[in-house]
Amino acid sequence: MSDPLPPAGAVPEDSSHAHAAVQLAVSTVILAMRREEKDEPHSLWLPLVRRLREPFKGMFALPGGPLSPELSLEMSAASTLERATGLVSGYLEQLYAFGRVHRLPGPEDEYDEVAPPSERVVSVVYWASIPATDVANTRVHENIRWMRADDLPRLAFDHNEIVDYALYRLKNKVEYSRIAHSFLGEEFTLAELREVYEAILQRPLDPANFRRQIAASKSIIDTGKRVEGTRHRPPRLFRYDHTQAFADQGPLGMYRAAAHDAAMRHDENP
Amino acid sequence: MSDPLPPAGAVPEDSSHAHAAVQLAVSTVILAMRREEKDEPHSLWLPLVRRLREPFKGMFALPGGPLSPELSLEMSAASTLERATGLVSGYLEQLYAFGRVHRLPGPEDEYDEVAPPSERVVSVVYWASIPATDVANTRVHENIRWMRADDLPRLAFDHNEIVDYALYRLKNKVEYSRIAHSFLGEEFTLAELREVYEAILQRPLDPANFRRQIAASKSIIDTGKRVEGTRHRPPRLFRYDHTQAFADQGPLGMYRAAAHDAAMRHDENP
DNA sequence: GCAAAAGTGTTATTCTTACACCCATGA
DNA sequence: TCATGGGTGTAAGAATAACACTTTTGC
Repeated sequence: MSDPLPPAGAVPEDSSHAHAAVQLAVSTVILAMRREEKDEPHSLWLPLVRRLREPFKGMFALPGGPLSPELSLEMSAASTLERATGLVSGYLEQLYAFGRVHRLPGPEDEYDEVAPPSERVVSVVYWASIPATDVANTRVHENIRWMRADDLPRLAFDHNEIVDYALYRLKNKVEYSRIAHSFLGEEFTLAELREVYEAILQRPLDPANFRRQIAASKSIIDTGKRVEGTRHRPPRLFRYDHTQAFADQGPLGMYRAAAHDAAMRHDENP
Repeated sequence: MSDPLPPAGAVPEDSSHAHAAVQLAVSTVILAMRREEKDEPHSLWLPLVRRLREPFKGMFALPGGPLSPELSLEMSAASTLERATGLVSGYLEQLYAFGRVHRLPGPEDEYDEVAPPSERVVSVVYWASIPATDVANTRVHENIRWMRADDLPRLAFDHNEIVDYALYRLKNKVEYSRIAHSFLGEEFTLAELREVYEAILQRPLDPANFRRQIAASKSIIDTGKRVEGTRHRPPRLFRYDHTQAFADQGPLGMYRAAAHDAAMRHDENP
């Protein structure tokens, strides 16, 4: 611990009388299952926005912007989601608040000239998923480009690390939660659900064991319908069981209620 | 999604040109193993600070304060930890960023008069643990009081919910990480380590199975020493194996490096 | 010796994993 | 009929959990 501490004897408390020298921004890692070719497996993609200003002008960055005083953090992220995709549905969850004094990628001195240290920005980053059924309806804009999450170019600021962290968190979360369903539409086959797991975990799963594990979790319901027209046995269609509890954010549900009602279709909180 | 969205057609990007209308604060949930009576089991306690100003004047709140522009979020939390306890060691990790427009406990209208909605504060909350060997050396101050985490009075703002969430996160984390060691000193017995687990998980653990599970994880090393003077068989003293990797924050280690070097003794990151 | 906690052994149960094999459809 | 993925069976191995039992100290 070095210098900038208050005089000894001072007691810290949650004073609200700060001089606002730090900017607050909200960005969102928006993930969706996509593929380029018809017979290629799906993988995770995300929309990025080309920067029109310095620093990092011309490079791609996560969609986001400054926090409006009248919006909650989550509402702000939902609003970014809507602006970047045109969609109002999807799962949304806080990822992390990034707030180093200089938030730049790689060795810092390499960038000291392009980003003036005077601008201090703390970014609260969310991550979102959008259902595969909505992917085709996403907004098209010349400054928005969808890219594969596992094959990104160098992004502005520290956004590469942020995406990596989002993918890491998702990888963990898919193991103990039902988050994978949020990447699919209302009805889906087990093979589609497994493809989501495989794209997130980046490894193949045994179809037989996967089926039994999902069945044991009781998270899905057989609709009785089947998909026909495949060149093999027609797979059953399932839907997510919304009545089942979902181990997720714990006692934090209340903080998500507002944006939930407005923007969530796949409510997965207790 | 309702009204306060920018005009359609606007593309979101990570602009740093916000008008700073939102205050940024950092608070810390500081947890330690304590007990009141000598033969009572340990439980989780935390230091709280009595508020000297409105709103919630006289009530207790989490230690914290506004973010200084020259401090990272984690440095700010470490500084709070130092001011509230007098200690510079301990584990420190970001918990969540709370930023509803009105952050008040319970039904909001009950409080609309005491906390003017004009003041918008976003709090980035950290949680910390301090080793049991340092607990006796914590700072004493008339406005700081340690309380049992599972038996708190009504705190200022939404700080009860924040503490509950910290305890929930800790409960999860103790199962898959080695975080429990951060509540103990350099050397400890298996019974002491088990007491940490039991205090966090709020349930008794089988000593025999606990011993084998910890042994299987290879996270501890037998020092060869024993504790004598007990009225039973002298238990072995172990120490934490710092060379073992620790599944923790994933690719986020880099963001913790700075405060780490300054304030961390129990480095548990990859 | 006795109480108390340290520490070991044993067994039943459940979960995980690998893989063999049958089923139902379109071409 | 054959290729293809849907779907079921089975058995080995690992992790979990419950609890009996032995060990070593202080009193």
